[in-house]
Amino acid sequence: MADVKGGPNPLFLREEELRQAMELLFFGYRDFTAEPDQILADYGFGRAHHRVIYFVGRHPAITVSELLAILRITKQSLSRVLGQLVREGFVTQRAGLRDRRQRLLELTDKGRELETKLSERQRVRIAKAYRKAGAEAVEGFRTVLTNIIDEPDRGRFERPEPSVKSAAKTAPVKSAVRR
Amino acid sequence: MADVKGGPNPLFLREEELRQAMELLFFGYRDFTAEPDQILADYGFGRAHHRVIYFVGRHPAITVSELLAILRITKQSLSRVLGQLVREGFVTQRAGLRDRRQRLLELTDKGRELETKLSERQRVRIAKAYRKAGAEAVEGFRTVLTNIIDEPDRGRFERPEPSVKSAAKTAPVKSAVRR
DNA sequence: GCAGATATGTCAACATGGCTGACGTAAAAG
DNA sequence: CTTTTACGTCAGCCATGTTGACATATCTGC
Repeated sequence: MADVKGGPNPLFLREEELRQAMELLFFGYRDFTAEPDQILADYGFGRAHHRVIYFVGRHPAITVSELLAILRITKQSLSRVLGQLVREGFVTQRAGLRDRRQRLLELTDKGRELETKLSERQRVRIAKAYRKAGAEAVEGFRTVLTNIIDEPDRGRFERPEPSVKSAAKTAPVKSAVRR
Repeated sequence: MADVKGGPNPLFLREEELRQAMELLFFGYRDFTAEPDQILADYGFGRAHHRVIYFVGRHPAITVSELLAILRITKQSLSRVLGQLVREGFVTQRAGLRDRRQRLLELTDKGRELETKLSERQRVRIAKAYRKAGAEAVEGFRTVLTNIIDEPDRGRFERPEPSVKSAAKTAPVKSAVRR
C-alpha cells in the first residue's frame, strides 16, 4: 500500500484514471436515469418504455427494426413494451408506404406529453452540467463519449472529429453550435 | 439560462445539443456494458455481480452499507448477488474491528482474477477513446460527467479544479463555442 | 446494565425486462 | 410461385429490482 517510490508511477496513474472514467459512467448513468424512473412508476412503466418513447419521439416514422437495432434487444422484448404503449395510446403505428410490412411508429400527443415530462429532468441535468463545465469541456465530453461508442452508431454524433492523424478537416460541420 | 440570442433559432439548437448528450450517455453505456455482460454469462452472473465485484475490488474492506449507498439498491437485492459471490469464493467477509457488526468485503484471488478479466475490456475501450480524444477532451469529459452526478457522489471525482461556488454562472457558455 | 438504535441477514412474494424457441401472417422480391 | 423479409405472438425461463416482516448480533447512550 505504501507507495514509496521515486517517480509518480505512471502505470498506477493510468489505471486510476481509467477506473475513474468507468465510475463516472456508472454514477452518471445511475443519476441520469433515476429521475425519469420515478415518474415512469406513476404510469406503471419502466425504463424500457422510456427508451421506446424517447427514440420514437426522436425519429418519427421509425420502423420496428430500426428501433431494435438501436436498443439491441429482441423483438419479443420490444413487443411487450411497445404493445403496451400502443394500446394505451402513447404511440401509433401505420403501415409504410413503400413497404407495407413496416410499422412506422409515431408518438401521439399524449405520448409527446409524457416524453417531454420524462426528458425534461434529464435536459435540465445536462444543461446545468454543460453550463457549469463550459463550452470547451462540452466538446471534450462529446469527443470522448463518441469514441467510447462502437462504430455502427458513432456516426450519429459526428462533428469536427479531431483525429490524431489525417487532420483533413475540410468540412467543419458544427451544426449544433453555428449561430 | 442567459442565452445570447441572435442566431437561427438557438432554442432548437440547444434542444438538439441536449438530446445528443442524452443519446451519448445511452449509447455509451450500452456499448460500455455489452462486453463484460458477455463474459459474465459464462459464469452464470449478471451485471449486478459485476458491479459488486468492481466496487469491492476498488474499495477493499468496504462495508455492506457503503456498497448499498453506491449501488442504490435494497439490501435484499444486494444480498442475493453478494451471497452467490461469497458462496462461490469470489468475495470474502470478515467482521469489522471497531464495529463487529460490519461485514468487511474483500475480493479473493479468484475474485480479483475475474475482476481483471471483466474490466479489461472496459479499460481498453476507455483507453482507446482517451487516446483518440486527447488530454484536453479527457478533462472536459471528466468535468461534464462529474457535474451530471448528484452531489453526494460528486466528490469522488473532484480534482484540483477549484470553483466550488458558481464561478461558472458568469462563464462564457456559448461565446467560446466558436473556434 | 439495559433500552434502543444500528448493521446485517433472511424469507416470501411480486414486477420488470431481458432471453430462447416455435410458429404465423402479410407483403416484397426474385 | 417460391422464398425472404418485417413483424407479431405464445410460452416459459432468468436476472434483478421492489416491499414487508422478522431475526440476530452488536454498539451506544442514559
